Order: sequence, then structure tokens, then C-alpha cells
Amino acid sequence: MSLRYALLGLLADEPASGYDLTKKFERLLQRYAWHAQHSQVYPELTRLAADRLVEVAAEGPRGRRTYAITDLGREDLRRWMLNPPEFFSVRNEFVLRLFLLSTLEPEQAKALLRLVAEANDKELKELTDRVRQFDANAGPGAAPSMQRMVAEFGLRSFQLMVDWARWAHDHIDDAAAAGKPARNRAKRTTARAKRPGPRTAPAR
Amino acid sequence: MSLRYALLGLLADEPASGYDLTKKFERLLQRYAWHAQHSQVYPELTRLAADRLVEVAAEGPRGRRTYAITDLGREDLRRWMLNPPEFFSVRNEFVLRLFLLSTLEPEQAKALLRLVAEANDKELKELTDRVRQFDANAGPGAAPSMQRMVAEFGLRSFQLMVDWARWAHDHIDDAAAAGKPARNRAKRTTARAKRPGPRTAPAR
DNA sequence: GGCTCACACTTCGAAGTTGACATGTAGCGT
DNA sequence: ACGCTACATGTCAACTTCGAAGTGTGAGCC
Repeated sequence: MSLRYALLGLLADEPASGYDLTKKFERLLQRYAWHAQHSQVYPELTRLAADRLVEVAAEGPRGRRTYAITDLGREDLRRWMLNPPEFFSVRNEFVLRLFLLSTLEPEQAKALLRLVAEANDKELKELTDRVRQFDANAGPGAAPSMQRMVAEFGLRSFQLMVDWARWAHDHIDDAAAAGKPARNRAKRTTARAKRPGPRTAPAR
Repeated sequence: MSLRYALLGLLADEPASGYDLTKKFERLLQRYAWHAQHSQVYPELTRLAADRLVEVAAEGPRGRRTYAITDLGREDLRRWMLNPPEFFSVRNEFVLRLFLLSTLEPEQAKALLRLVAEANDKELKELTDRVRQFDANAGPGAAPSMQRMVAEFGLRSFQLMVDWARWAHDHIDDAAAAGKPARNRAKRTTARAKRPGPRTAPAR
């Protein structure tokens, strides 16, 4: 049912076509929350319309149909929002790989962690830039909008990834042997340069 | 394909039956990474065996079949681990709800955020306790195992949730008006307290 | 006028996931 | 000997998601 409410939620903000909604999924939800392709979006919109939770508000050029949420739809969305399940379904291939990192040799695990840190650092920087612009436009002293709050969540998430990946990377030599049978331990007392780990300052 | 590699990864650690693997999913992966029921596990194990990536290592009492990963399986798992996709598929109903928070009235959004902060704080405390025990057993000064690293990731994630939810909660009155039509803005030029929030010290 | 690109929607087979129903066994306490 | 619980696996229909192939249009550019 999540896809249904994701669409309803996006339409609660403003009317949009299936095409628009697919784009919004890509820009907004894909990375952190939910993924859906247009081949899923269009049929679901049809079903939502059949259930009177949305309606066609306008028709445009290329067969474009702009949908708007109905009162019934708002009610349904509200009910869903106010009744969260005890446990949420989570599916995260990235975290899954983290869990399985111990199946790799130390050097390979470290290499992967470097990649993770790098990739997330890049994302962090990009988002930071966008947020800075956003904040500048809003004017100093303005209260953060809901959008800004979600961005803040993203900022902190990326920062967490970067920090954690670097931390894990810098400790992995030791952890390597700890995983299973102590293979080549003991000889590993070599100098651990203990890279200061740029312990980046908290996001902003 | 993720389920397949999740199983392979768990089996890389130690041989297990379908029943064991289902339990492991519940204990280890369910909350953060991936969910699978036994009705998915058993058929997949059969397929993995057919592909020679695992094999039946032993048979026990109640028709129990203990599977072990083969060399071919290790190779395949390794290949998968070393070739991560550019973007990972993520599905998180909780975060989805965060994104849609702006569809609620301020008071309701705040109530929900309080629940979120509370729930995550509870999880944080539970995990902290378990980690403390774990660390005590390992002895002070010992290098963190891979398991410990994953726990650290969990710790930081929960802390992030708590911090963010509280921060958002404390700012939401302002944000309320920002969502759609600027209702009662402008009067809100108040001091913007520290942004970064409590920014807890990195665990250890 | 022709080119290209973004816009906009449709369809469908394959694969993955869920939830329920189904079946039976070993071990333990009383 | 009886009953309970955890162990252990199998199956299947309904539903969701994915990935690819397909159709056509409006707008801007040269």
C-alpha cells in the first residue's frame, strides 16, 4: 500500500500528472524512501481514481492528465499517516552489503569502505550546496520549511555514512581476524599509523 | 538477487538450515537491511543448491537439512560484493512517512515526531546496552569486530533519528506555515538556536 | 522542413514478496 | 502417557515490482 500513499502524499502537496509524479519520485523519494517507475505509477493512479481518492483535474497537450487529490483522498492519507505500524518494512541493499562485509578479505572490505565514504561525501557536498542556496533564498532567520527539514535529514544521513565508513575503514585491520577463525593474527601487531581520521565537523 | 546473496552471505559465516536462516533474518537483517520469510527462504535454498552455490552438509532430526556454502558460492558472493551498483535500491516506509509529514497539521506532525523520537530512543538504549555487554566481553582496548562495526552503524543511525526528530519537532511550528500558503509568517524572526543539535559525540 | 529531445502514457511477461494453509516431529515438563 | 512448544519444511494464490518494448506529441533549433 505504500506506493499508493506515496502518490497520495505527493498529490496532497499539489496536483500533478503521472509523468510529474514519476519525476518527483526520482528527485525526492528514490534515494531514501521509495522507488517507483512510471510503469507502476500510471496504473496506480488509475486505481486511485477508481477509488475516488484522486480525480483528473485537467487535461493537457500530449494526452497529459493532471490529477488532484480529493477530500476522500486526504482523509485516507491522514488515516494512514496517523496509524503507523509497529514495525516498518525496510529494505536497503546498501546496509545488507555492510552486514556482509565480513565475508570479504580485509583489504577488499577497506577498498569498498573507501568507495562508500567517497560516494557519500560527494552526495553530501552536492546536497550541502543545494541547501545553502535554498537557505540563502529563504533569507536568514527564516524558519526551516518541511522541505528543508527533510533535506536536513539527508544531510545528516550522508554525514553519518561518511563518518562511519571512515571510522570502520580505520579499524578494519584489527577486525579482520576477529570475524572467524583467527587466520593470520598476531603477526599483525605492526604499526597502525592511526590516521587522524579527518573527523569532519558536524554538518553545518 | 539480494535475497540470494543475503543467504549466501549468512552461509559464508557458518552452515545453517532454512529454519536457522529465517531466524537470522529476523534477528539480524529484518530491521535495517532486508526481510524474508521462510516461504521465500526454502525455495531459494533449493535454487542455490541447484546452482551448486550451496550444498547440503548434513541432515538432522526433523527433516532438517543443514546447508553449507561451496567454493563456487563464495566466489559468486565475492563477485557480487565487489561489484556494487551505482545506486542501491532503498525502500523505507518510515522515511517515506517523514517525507509526507508536511501533509499533516502541525500539531499532528509534532505528535508523530515525538513518537519517532521516543521509539528510536528506546531502540538506541537497548542497542547501547547490548553493545556495552559485547564490548565488556571483548575486553577493553580490543579492536572492534565487524559485528561491532555494524552495531556502531545502528547506534549512530538511531542517534540520528532521535536528534533529527527532536530538532524537527522544535522547529515545526514555523515550518507549518511554510508548506503551502504563508499563513502566519514574519512574526517568527526569533533567534534560531543552535542548529546542529546535540551532535552527540561519536560513540567511542 | 527536418531533427532532436523532453514530454506523456500503455502494456505485459518475468521476478520477487506476502500471508495463509498445510504437515509433521523431537524434546521437555508433569 | 499427555500436552505443549519449538523445530522444520512445503506450497500456492494474490499482489507488487521490475524491465523492456511500444506509441505518439509538442517545442525549440538550425
